[in-house]
Amino acid sequence: MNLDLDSVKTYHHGDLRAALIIAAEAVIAERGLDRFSLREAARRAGVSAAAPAHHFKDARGLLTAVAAKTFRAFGDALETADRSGGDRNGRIRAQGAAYVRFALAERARFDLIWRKSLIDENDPDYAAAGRRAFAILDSAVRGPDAAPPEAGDLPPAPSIAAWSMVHGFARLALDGLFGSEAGAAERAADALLPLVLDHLAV
Amino acid sequence: MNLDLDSVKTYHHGDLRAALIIAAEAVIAERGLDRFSLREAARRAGVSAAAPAHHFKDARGLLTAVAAKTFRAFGDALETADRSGGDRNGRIRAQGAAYVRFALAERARFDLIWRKSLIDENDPDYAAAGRRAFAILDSAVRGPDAAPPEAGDLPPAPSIAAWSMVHGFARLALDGLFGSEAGAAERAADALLPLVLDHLAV
DNA sequence: TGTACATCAGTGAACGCGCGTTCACTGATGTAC
DNA sequence: TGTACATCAGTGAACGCGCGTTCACTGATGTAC
Repeated sequence: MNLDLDSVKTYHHGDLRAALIIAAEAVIAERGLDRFSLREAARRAGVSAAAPAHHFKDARGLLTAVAAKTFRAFGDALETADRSGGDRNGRIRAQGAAYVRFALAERARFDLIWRKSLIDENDPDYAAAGRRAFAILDSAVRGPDAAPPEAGDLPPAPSIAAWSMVHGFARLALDGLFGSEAGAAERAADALLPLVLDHLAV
Repeated sequence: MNLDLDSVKTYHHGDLRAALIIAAEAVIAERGLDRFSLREAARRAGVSAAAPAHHFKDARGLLTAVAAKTFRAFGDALETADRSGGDRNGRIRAQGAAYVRFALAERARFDLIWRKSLIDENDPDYAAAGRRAFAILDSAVRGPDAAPPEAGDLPPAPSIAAWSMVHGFARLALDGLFGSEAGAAERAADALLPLVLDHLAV
């Protein structure tokens, strides 16, 4: 496991799979999701362009792994916020704030988890991490004892309403509705999101 | 103006600018926004790869023109819905439904108007069309006599709440939260959106 | 403990691809006189 | 009305680019005996 920067250069990397995921995250954070390239990720991991093929089927496979990891981190952020929230209303608000904060702090990765054209949405890790994130919000909205939605059922409206509002708010902020200068989205989100959530009735 | 298909092939096109916009719309609708190419749009317009340069600065210029046109059509759809809505609540609901319907019917173009990395967001046509679309929803929510938001002011929370909810719902539907089979998003939207909007308090 | 050998995880070169853009050009159009 | 000529809107070839992936290969590792 040679993940530290001082590690001796050897022919075998140690944990190239994890290193490529980290490199890919850096590439999309710096260049934007649209300008990801597998070669660039390999370059940053200090490895030839052919090396990733030993760990991921193709470029989509690497991005799918990044998306799954991101969805897990996203779920963790919601869960942590949930525990700090207090009563039901407080938990919903805390999760909403965490949702938007994550989106703004991890723009490229947040973009990625929704960009189905770049990932394999049927990947079990990715799909499970997505379901879990939704379940955390759903449980705060409908209570921990509510039956989880069955496949084929209509999803529960109150949870979808809450999810839609924070998701839409995050997207609008990311897409520059509140200004595209540095920090504008964050400042607007801090001031505006609490007021916006006043209009959510669940 | 040789836009009809039977038009005689001449050296000069007639209205290549408009034809390129239509061709670009077809390219993104069929291949997806991520796989747009200027050469392909030129091909579909029946013209050499160098021809677009006489009408658009570059590929981004063409996509910006498509985005501006789309935002105008989007505003038109909101306006039409608004007029059919009846009372204030009805108008907000009608606009919400039109919003989601437009997003689902015009997926690639709807994606485009928010994909700032592909367009010039400072283009005056694009910016004006975006402001107008927001003003239509804002006017239904806050009333036609409300002062338009000043630059520097915080945007009005009730309108942003409504916009966020429908925008988020549309995005989640587009991104497959309700299933990615053909028609799944549309069916879920029809059944679910009215229930979701019951949780909007403005 | 030592050794043969299979397997694993890299390399580096090469492939073909489609792209955006530029260039010198030419055909068509429209205008001044 | 006719003509010279400037301007406009195309062409087609070429440029360089970075990409994803494949290939035969080799160095390193780990395991069976």
